[in-house]
Amino acid sequence: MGNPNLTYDNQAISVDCTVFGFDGRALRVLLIHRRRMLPSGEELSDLKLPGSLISDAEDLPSAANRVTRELVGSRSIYLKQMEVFSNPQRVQGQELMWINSYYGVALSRVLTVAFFALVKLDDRLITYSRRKGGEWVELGDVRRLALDHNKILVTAIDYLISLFQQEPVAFEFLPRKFTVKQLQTLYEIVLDVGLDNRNFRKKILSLEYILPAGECEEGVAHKPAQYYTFDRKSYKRDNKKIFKLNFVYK
Amino acid sequence: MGNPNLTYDNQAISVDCTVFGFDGRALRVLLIHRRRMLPSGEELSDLKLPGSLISDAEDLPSAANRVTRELVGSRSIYLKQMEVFSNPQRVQGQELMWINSYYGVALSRVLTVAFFALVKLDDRLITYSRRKGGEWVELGDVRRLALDHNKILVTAIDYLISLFQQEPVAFEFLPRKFTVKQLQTLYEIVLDVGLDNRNFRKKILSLEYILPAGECEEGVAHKPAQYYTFDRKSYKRDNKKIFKLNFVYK
DNA sequence: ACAAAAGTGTTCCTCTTACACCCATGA
DNA sequence: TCATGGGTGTAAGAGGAACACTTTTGT
Repeated sequence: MGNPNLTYDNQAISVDCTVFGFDGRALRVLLIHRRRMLPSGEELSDLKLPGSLISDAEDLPSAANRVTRELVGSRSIYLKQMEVFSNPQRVQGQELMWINSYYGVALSRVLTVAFFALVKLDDRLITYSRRKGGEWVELGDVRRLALDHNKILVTAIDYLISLFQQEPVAFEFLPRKFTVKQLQTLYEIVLDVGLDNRNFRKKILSLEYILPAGECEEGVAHKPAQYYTFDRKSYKRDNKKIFKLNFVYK
Repeated sequence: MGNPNLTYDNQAISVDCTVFGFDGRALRVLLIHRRRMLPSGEELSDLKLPGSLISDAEDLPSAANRVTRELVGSRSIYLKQMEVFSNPQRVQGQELMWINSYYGVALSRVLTVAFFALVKLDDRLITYSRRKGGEWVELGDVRRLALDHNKILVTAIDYLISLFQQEPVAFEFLPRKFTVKQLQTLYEIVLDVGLDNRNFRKKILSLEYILPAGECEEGVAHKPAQYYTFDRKSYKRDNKKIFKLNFVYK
């Protein structure tokens, strides 16, 4: 018999998705407006990460996918689970009341599983998301978010930075054809460093999974850059090959 | 208002902990016996990972800690959250009935958050765990486990291997004072590779956070080995310093 | 012709890898 | 004295870091 001192009532699980995009100059995150009535009758509007309670029939990746697709449409999405935020007090008072009334439930506690997503951001997507109630906000412009979503966002940013150093996810942000310079700028912004362009080119062009697209920029007032593509097929992470004691640094 | 087609009933969250130890020769995982009555009256006993539903008042790390401490006592534990197993069908039929009767609840679904833990295994701990109903089973001897615990175990093994390549967690397995050979054997077993002892020593001894303990083995029938210690203080993961485009290999 | 960004090579240094023998101890 | 595992050095190669100028295009 389980420990009789513990009770297991009224818990629910939600997903909250931090969706990142890159507009060529800065990282942006997808937020939605939340409107709610205070008991005083005053109406408040603030921003939150897209999220939802999970329903009985779906698993977490499906829920995260559903939530993200609603604002992003049928584009390809890179989606990963991060950590679970499970502090029993993470949602309470006004915030808990809002959830209960929004979903028509009577919960005393909500755990949330934070998801992390990357999409290719362009003007069409910005328009599409806005029509669905979403805003693509530059990371530097994000202010106070609803619930504990600032905390989730910070976790996601850390996750993004560490992912960039481990796997070639940069291509999830860029159009199919991209220039070396675009890629370099992206790394510089995400990792907050400056990179030597000669060394960067040398490294990038030595990778067997980055292929010349055989096309160039057109109509630019300078030497036109070549386009490259990322060949996912030839990027197969072979774990034996990667064996290095990487934690060992001078 | 939330989507009225979705329902949110009877969900609960559990934690399941994969606790690893190293006995000097092989990796072992901590399992517990589960006894249950079939409707036929037959009594079955099988093995499972230690786990528990989480109670209303605790967060996930506390629950995982509680579950692990029950079998391991007050030793230091390295504990991390892995992924959530959320397939709505992951527990059903007999297995779901067992959970409902064990905890005295009426759930239609249980999600589980898998945790990963490392402890320093020694004979005292083996005895302690056994008194509490736990068994330290060699990885190679693990057979069919209850619920979806084989799947969780496989995930944990993958996680262990990748963690070993990224962070110096090996010391969580070893006694405070250890020899270079012990460390090398551990890496060879976890990563399933052979390592050249000269190169390994050179690398390990060049690390500023591995310090000679100033003591040697005693009573061994060969040249006695020196002991070293891991200095957690001087291991400070400085992310700026680690900046390498590590995904770029070959 | 000029502004603007693309593209290009070399040197130095560090880290990784491959490889074979002597040493200290207890039995 | 022998069996056992501990401990040691060097050379060649690969990858990373630092560094400045020429090229191509549109205006």
